[in-house]
Amino acid sequence: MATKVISNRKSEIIEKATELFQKQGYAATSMRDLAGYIGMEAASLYSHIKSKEELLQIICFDMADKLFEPVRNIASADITVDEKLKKFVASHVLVLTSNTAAAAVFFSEWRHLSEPYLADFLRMREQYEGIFIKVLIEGNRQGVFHFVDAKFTVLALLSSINWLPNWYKKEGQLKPNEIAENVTDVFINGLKVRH
Amino acid sequence: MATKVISNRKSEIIEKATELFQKQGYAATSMRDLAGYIGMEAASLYSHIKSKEELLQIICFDMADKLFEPVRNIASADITVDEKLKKFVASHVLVLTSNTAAAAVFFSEWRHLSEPYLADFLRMREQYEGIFIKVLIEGNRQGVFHFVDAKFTVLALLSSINWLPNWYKKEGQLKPNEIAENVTDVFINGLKVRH
DNA sequence: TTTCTTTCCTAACAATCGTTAGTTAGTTAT
DNA sequence: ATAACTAACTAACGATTGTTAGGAAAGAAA
Repeated sequence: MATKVISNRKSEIIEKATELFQKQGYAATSMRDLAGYIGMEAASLYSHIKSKEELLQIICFDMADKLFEPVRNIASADITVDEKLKKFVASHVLVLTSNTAAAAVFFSEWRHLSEPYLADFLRMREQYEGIFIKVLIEGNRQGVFHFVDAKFTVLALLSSINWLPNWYKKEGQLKPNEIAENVTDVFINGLKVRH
Repeated sequence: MATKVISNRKSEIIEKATELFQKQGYAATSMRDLAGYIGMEAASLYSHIKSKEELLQIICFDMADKLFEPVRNIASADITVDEKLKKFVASHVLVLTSNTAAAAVFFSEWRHLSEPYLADFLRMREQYEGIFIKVLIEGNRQGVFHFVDAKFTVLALLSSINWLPNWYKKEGQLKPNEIAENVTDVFINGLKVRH
């Protein structure tokens, strides 16, 4: 198989790095911070990883994969456009809430990736948004959705969800599927009460 | 007067710092980066500022003031709740688009503030959200708005706008008031076409 | 003219940065 | 038992970090 096996110790390092990168930011987190947080010396980290940036790469692209796969499947499913949109949102919310630290790093630290990773990342993000845009435009064509600018609307939708990792708590009262329902309800039905 | 006069040179330093903090992040921007970008030596910056963090403090709290003032006025105006919400959004969008670099720094670099500035910042942000929440709850009481969780809805609304500094271009086709209209339209009326 | 202020400079400071080298102890495979 | 591998260590590397000290040049104020 082509997938790389990641040892337990490496997984732990990635996990702890994710926490610190979220709390302090990538640039403001030193390898000594990370090592101390795990309980080892900074130099020892290099028995498991190639560089500090490798950690960021793994976090970002792993999250990208997790977001992408279900959305691709939904996009090719034979369901109505508003069902598609609902499933998109539900999938997006589910992935973000299942690992909020990694999601937060994914959304706010990607710019510290060096080339060619940065370009790859941006291309993937554009593709992801493109899948949403396509469904919105199709919905508009069918007379189901109305909006002014599809790209603008998708950005508004996604960014309202993408803030989620910054406040979502697993112990909170809102469960992932409830959050997804609330988001889709607001975006599809709006705030105004119909009479 | 109590307001501090900021010299032209200092203003320029703040402006350039804002640009770099947005592009590279606060922690990843060195004083030598900033000085070089302006055309001087790093040590010379300290003739104008006290520290690197002072730059971040000025950027963040200046933006906070600009966001706060109009919203306070709107909140105390004698208009309907949906008019209030529309004006909130319009004001918020206008401030963000008038200085996207500062807005971007405001939203993503505030965590590098040290105490007591960090606590002040978070308190102000909570107050700001509180103003929005109050209007939503009042709208719900009047039977004008419907939603599940007021705080959740406000966070969704604000964060969909707060992503704006990352893509808005002054030369783009969408003008600030059009953006505000689109946002309020989506949030108030929803995407679904009514039959 | 002298003094003060502003704005920049060079040089340097201690601290911290990511990372490498070389080594050691413990475990696993042959 | 020997060899190989794993995971950690100490020590140190050159580079970069934010910042300070002290001074030079220029103009304004006295």
